[in-house]
Amino acid sequence: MNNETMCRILLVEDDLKLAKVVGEYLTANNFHVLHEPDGARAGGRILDENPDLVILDIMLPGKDGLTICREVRPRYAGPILMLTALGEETDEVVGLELGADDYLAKPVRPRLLLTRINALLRRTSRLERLGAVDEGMEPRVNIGSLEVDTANRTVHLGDQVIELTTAEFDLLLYFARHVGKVLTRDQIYRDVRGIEYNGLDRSIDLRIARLRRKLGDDGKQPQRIKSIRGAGYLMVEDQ
Amino acid sequence: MNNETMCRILLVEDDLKLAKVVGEYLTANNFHVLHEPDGARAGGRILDENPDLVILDIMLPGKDGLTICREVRPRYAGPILMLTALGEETDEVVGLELGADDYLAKPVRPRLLLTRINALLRRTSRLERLGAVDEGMEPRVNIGSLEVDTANRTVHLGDQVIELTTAEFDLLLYFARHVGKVLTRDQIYRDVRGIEYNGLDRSIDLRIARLRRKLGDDGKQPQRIKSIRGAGYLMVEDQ
DNA sequence: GTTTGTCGGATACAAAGCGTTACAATCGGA
DNA sequence: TCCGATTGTAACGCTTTGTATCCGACAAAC
Repeated sequence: MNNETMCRILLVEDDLKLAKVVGEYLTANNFHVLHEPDGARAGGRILDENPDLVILDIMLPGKDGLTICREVRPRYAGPILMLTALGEETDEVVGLELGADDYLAKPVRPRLLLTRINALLRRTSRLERLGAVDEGMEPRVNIGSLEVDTANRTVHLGDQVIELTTAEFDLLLYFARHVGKVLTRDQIYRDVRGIEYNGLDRSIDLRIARLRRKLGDDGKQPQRIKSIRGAGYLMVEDQ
Repeated sequence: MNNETMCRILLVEDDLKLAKVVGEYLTANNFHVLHEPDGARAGGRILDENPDLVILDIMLPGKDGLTICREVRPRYAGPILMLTALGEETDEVVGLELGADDYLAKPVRPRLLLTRINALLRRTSRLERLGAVDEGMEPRVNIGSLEVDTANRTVHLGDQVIELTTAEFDLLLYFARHVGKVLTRDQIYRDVRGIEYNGLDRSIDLRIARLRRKLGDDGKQPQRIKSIRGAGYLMVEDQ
């Protein structure tokens, strides 16, 4: 991620005072900070917002950070930075095993946090996340007769292989990971192209059209990627 | 939901004193609060009003909150926030399993409640509810020979496929989920278009006409979607 | 029974959304 | 640096959707 759009960080932290301090510091350093105090909702929030990075407190009401990390990993490819109170050293190992990318002990030192964040973002650029063989992410996504394999970036429809270009594959993978959800252009531009949607651009529509053609989907009566007029697009499970 | 219309919250709570406090607090915070003290009537009320959010007390005379939640889930897609007295911890798990989206222990702290409500509303916009694979919602609705499949947004009449546009499908799904109920224009505009009915607009009448035509329903003698003069429209079960 | 106002169906038209094609810019490998 | 493949831009036209209008049906009042 870079200057195209501001980096979006989701901070999962129940300690509101701490969250405020951290949030303000990161905002001052040109990040767009989202805050979620409730562990029970954190998982959904991560998947919905698809932030560039997640800061995840381990001790949370509702649901603890380790559980969230494990649950969310198969469907969220971005970096997760765990926060833990002193004396929970052992959690570090567990956390990293469950898919966290880094680990920081409380009390939080804002400067140190910022350093770690930048390191993580450098390591895992958006490009890499689309790339996909991130540990923990499910390597294959099935939507009816369609199979998307992230490991070697291949797509099968039934028994035949579909040749997709880079952009087409990225788009398809994004839809495949959000089957049954209406995806707005704002979301698609943000998550797939990494730029802000300006309300006029049509490039994604064109990508969709090309993708549909290769998937044998008619633009007039699509069976896989439906157009939701005025809203966006929706991938459905066929047959 | 957003600035188009004020957010409508249905509060199911038999403790009138509590209901009054909560209701006034939410009203002051720019919500439109509906109140239902009777558990036995709560289910019907939820389906009729189709509020943007339901606050559901677990301990209720008539019928308990868990039962209501389970019964209503397949036909109500909005967020449900459960309230429970202290010491009923175990209910949390059960509640979430039955389709509640969040859970709050009594005594109710208005500020906290407000925070939770806003979080839930952010998560579950009207757009998302169009999406379809919401957990707990029934994926298919049958009305006699008519079958509406929300998972892939298809409609079958007998053995033939009916091609509907986005708007037509949304409208049909809404009627299908409220078979046998007279739906006023106020309700339809609010729930399907997400705007307030101004008393003059005729766009829904036109949508109905187009839908009827595709369903093979004559506008003069409709067999599926009846016009209720002075009130609204009514979908009936077959012939 | 006639009149009058209201409601809802039907048609025509206009605006907006989206699919499609052609072409230009860009990328990536010889 | 060149060339083909990929990706985005521009333009066009069809489809969808809403607005305006007209007209017939129904209901209440006379």
